[in-house]
Amino acid sequence: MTTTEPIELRAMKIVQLLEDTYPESRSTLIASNPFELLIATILSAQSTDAQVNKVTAYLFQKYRTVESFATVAIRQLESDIFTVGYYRQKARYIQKTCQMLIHNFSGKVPRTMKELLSLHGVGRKTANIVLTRAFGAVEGIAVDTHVFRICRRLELSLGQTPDKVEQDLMKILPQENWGIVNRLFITFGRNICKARNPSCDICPILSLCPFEKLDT
DNA sequence: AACTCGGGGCA
DNA sequence: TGCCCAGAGTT
Repeated sequence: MTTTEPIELRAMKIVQLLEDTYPESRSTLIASNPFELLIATILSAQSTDAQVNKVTAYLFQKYRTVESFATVAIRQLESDIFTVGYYRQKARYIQKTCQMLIHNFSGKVPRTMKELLSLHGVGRKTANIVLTRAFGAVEGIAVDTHVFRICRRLELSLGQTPDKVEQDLMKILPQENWGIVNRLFITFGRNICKARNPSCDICPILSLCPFEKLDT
């Protein structure tokens, strides 16, 4: 790699190459149903897509309104989502959030970071995903373990905390790219730039990466 | 800052 | 088997 190249230019090339590698990342950026996306995202913490998809398919067939989630017996909701991790907390999060949607937001998913964060069980990452994918209104970049690790390896940010890494990324990348960076990096992080034994031999951005396959 | 919830993936 | 994971609330 060339070390004199401005970091903004290298970051732009990285995003471009990852978009080429994962073309589906663009087409599915905007979700059709904000409420279902919100529930699916709450369910997705520490769980696989397969687990979440199975549960949501059943859930949205059984419960068709925000009110039905808000009023069902909590034990029933727990058993309906039994196959995902943290199912007891998530059942409470979902019910409380739906009650708050009805009480505070006329039954609609709010469109600002502040309002989303006021929902019980909705934190910064969930709010970011909903803002990005449901409304295309990005207010930041959710830095999870994948984004954090990849940013260090690519030397896009050597920040010690997720907040610091997010600040660096927001300076480096144009705002129009913020929404897609998460999905690109996470897909890339799961498939290639893994925490251990990264597949550098098949990496599409190897030429832009200073990482020497050391274990950090 | 550390702890807790929890089933599934992976070595 | 043991370790880790697209997280958030509580203490």
